[in-house]
Amino acid sequence: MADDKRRSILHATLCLLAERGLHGFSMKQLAEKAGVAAGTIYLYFEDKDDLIRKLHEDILSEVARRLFVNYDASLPLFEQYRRMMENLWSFHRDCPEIMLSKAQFDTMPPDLLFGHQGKDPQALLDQRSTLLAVFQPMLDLFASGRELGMIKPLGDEFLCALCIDPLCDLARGHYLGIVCVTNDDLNALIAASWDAISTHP
Amino acid sequence: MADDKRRSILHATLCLLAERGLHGFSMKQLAEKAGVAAGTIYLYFEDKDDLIRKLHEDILSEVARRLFVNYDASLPLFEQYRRMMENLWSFHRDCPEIMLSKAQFDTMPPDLLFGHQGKDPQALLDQRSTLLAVFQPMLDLFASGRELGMIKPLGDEFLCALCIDPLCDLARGHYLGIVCVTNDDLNALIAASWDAISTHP
DNA sequence: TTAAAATGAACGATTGTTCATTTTCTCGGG
DNA sequence: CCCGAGAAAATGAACAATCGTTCATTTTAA
Repeated sequence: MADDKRRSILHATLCLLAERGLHGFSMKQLAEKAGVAAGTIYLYFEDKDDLIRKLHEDILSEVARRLFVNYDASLPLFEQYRRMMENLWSFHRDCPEIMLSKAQFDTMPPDLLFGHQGKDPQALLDQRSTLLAVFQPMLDLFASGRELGMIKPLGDEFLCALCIDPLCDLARGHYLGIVCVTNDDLNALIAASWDAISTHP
Repeated sequence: MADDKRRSILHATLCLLAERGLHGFSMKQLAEKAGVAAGTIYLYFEDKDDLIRKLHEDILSEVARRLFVNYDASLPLFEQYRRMMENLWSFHRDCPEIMLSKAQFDTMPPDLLFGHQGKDPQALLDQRSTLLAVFQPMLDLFASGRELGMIKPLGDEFLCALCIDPLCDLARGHYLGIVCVTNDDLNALIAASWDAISTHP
């Protein structure tokens, strides 16, 4: 099967990225880890940059899929929020390679992620907004929360930063053995980040 | 002067790291940007890894220095907190290269940052705690806040993640033109992250 | 038998690093 | 004050290794 090989290359890319980092990543090592010849990679991807970019898109849609797996817009807002955060946590537990790779993507100079030929800043914003579109249910949650006066009148980027960043950071720390996060800790963390984005009676 | 050259190499490393990322960073380019010959770098640093590591230490102590520039333990806790967050923000505004590089350090596989020879996990923890020691005033703030019942009984890593990560992330977004953060936004952000870490009456 | 998929040796470019050579600095005696 | 000998600092051509990529060839599938 053709798509199998494509996926195994992407998966090997993910693992190599997580353990060696974006530097220290080479096509030769990738070929070996994926169990294919060096030339085979170029049957499925234009070049190294294209491969990295495709993996990034793959990761984003996978994160979104897992974030909203039990999404129910009719639930109370905090319950919706709690579910998303728990999904994000268990996703990080299940797929640490994705988490480690995604963190590298998020902090790399942006002209390396998007086609670095286009200096047009508007194109960068467009590309970013389409990438962000997969997180629509969370943006919907924010929007209705603001309308109800339950969530602070801050922009989506602010709210995302306040609730997603800390959890991702601690998930990475937990995986690396730097900090231990118990179930109670996780609940307290979710409550704390809810305090950050919600208004108070 | 000898130390001048060392510093100019470190500074060029910082700039190159911020604009090209850790991959796409080469000693040849560094030599050109620093205005020295390739061999000169090896008079001041063992090798590439040593150079990167030294820059990381440099960055951390510089961040700490700026964070606590107007530190006053006698001030009310929130005022202390507000000052630190504002310092962090203005530091990011003044030195975007440091911010961009630090984010890459924070998300890279840890065995690349520390000497990758020692697989000993205890050594990793030790090294991390000494690196974290430069942030002692912030840890002190947390400790006294917890004692007074003003700050949630969470570990230092949790509190740091809740207040520092969002601000750094948004500072990066602001610098890259992805999101605009006004003065009012900054105040709201500081208040929101304080809500995350503080207890409520 | 033909077409499609996969291979891996080979390519030129670039990598991190070295070291014989050159330049710059230091300083005591004429 | 100048000189030049000796030390220290800086150089950049050259090294082996590895990089990303190609393509003539072989293997697999239809």
